[in-house]
Amino acid sequence: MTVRTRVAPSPTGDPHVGTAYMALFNRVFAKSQGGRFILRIEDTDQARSTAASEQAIYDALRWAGLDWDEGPDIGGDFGPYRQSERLAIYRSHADRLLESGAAFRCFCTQDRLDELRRGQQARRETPRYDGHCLGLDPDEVAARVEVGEPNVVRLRVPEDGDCRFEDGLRGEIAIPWRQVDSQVLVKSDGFPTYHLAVVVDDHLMQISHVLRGEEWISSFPKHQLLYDAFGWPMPLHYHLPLLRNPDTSKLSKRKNPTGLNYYRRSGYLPEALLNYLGLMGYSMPDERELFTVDEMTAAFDLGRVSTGGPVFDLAKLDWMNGQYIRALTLEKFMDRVADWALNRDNLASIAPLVQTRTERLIDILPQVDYLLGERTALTEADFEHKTLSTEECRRILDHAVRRLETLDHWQRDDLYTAIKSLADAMGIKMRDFLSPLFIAVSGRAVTLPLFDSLAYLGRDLVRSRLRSAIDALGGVSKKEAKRLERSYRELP
RNA sequence: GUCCCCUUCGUCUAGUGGCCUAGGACUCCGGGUUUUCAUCCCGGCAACAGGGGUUCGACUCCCCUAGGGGACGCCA
Repeated sequence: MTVRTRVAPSPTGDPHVGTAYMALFNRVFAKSQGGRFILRIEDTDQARSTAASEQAIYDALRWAGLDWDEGPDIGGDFGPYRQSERLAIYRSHADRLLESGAAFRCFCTQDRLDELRRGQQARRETPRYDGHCLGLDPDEVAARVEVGEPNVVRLRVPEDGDCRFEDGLRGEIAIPWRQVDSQVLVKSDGFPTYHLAVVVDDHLMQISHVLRGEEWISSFPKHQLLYDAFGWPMPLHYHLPLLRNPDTSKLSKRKNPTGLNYYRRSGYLPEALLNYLGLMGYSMPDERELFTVDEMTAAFDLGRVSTGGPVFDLAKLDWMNGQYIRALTLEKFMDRVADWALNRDNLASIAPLVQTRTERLIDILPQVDYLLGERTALTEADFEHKTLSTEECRRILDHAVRRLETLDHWQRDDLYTAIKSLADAMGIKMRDFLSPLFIAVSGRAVTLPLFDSLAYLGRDLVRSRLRSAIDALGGVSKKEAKRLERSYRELP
């Protein structure tokens, strides 16, 4: 049997370090077995998927050196590899499930489902579909579909007993069927949900081993039901541990930089990042800690993957990155510095901002220190302003973080529009409003244009600087956080 | 709340019943090399969550408790 593994990111937002983590293990395992590693784009969420994000995934994964054997951009024998191009496949498979009775059509409205869920939560029950449309007469269903009444396809789930299955890392797991919801398989827009698409694709693409995050354990029964309904053999599943924040919650951008582009922009070498990721939940047989992806592949042993969730520790990553940087020859080191930011492409986005503000070339570096370097540490005194109080500065920064989070496109004009509308909504003049932002981002009151700076730095770097600025201003208590949230929500 | 997963130094981990006086790495602290700093070198602090079993013998196997995490969407 040929080993085939995949990573299947969803093109929403910035490429995530967790995607690189999963890609690394899937790729290393496949290659250690002489197999193939596939990239599939799971863009079944029409509202959130974007082409820009898909492109960013390619760029980030290639930067990391995690290249794939088959994928949307390079093709392969089992395509298409973009789920939005496989709709007909899902449709026909959903029909099979409908015919066999493994699935049923549901006409329940969103309102009814919301109310149902509210009631169950009030009664402290597990929110779960109540089977309302389960017993509908086939002729009635056909008639309602015929007139175009909106509906979804749901999975039929056994009432009693347990779903038992084998996890390659954790052994046997049993989950009561009563805990499993009648999952929607096809949404009313005709797109499949993850659960249908992943099963159909993994089978059709002949995926032999599924290495995925442990967050998927609880939906495994749904997948097993689907494999059984189709009469397909199941690939072996291995649920890898989830990367954690320092407080041990699931790794999240609120508490840690999670965007691959943050690490790229900050000057982490991809081989160091990958090496560090390879230490998360895994150790080499000889316990060495510094190794390349090829070395990891040569010695890879699934049995050495551990199940406890590892904390993503920036201090150790920094140390490791330093090891890699110092191991470079001077020639290679200079190349890396140039590739990182001092190349023509990158300079092209900075130079226009600097040229008009320069009389002597020696004036350049001090102006771009916060773009090419870490922003200086701040204190409350740095924010002193003739009209804004400390509280107002905090509120501005807090609301700016929230507003920026909603932005789809991280580009200068969009950034401007978002911030302008926020300032207007808060009734603060742009001139005043921008002051704390300048300081938070650059460490100074007078700098290169703000929105170009934001665009250049990227989401994660901006988010972390804004947050640390809020901390420098005394931080926010739980109580104040609530007040700020309300204040933001109630903006016009 | 229900279900599931997890549990060795602060963090990443080694350990697959005797090799454990529990090893390594990061961080931190000391010392050395260095005109400063960094690198580098040497040394130090620091853990088997708790309680029951099983066994001649448990970090290792089983059970319970506690703690942590995840899932509970027409998101993935």
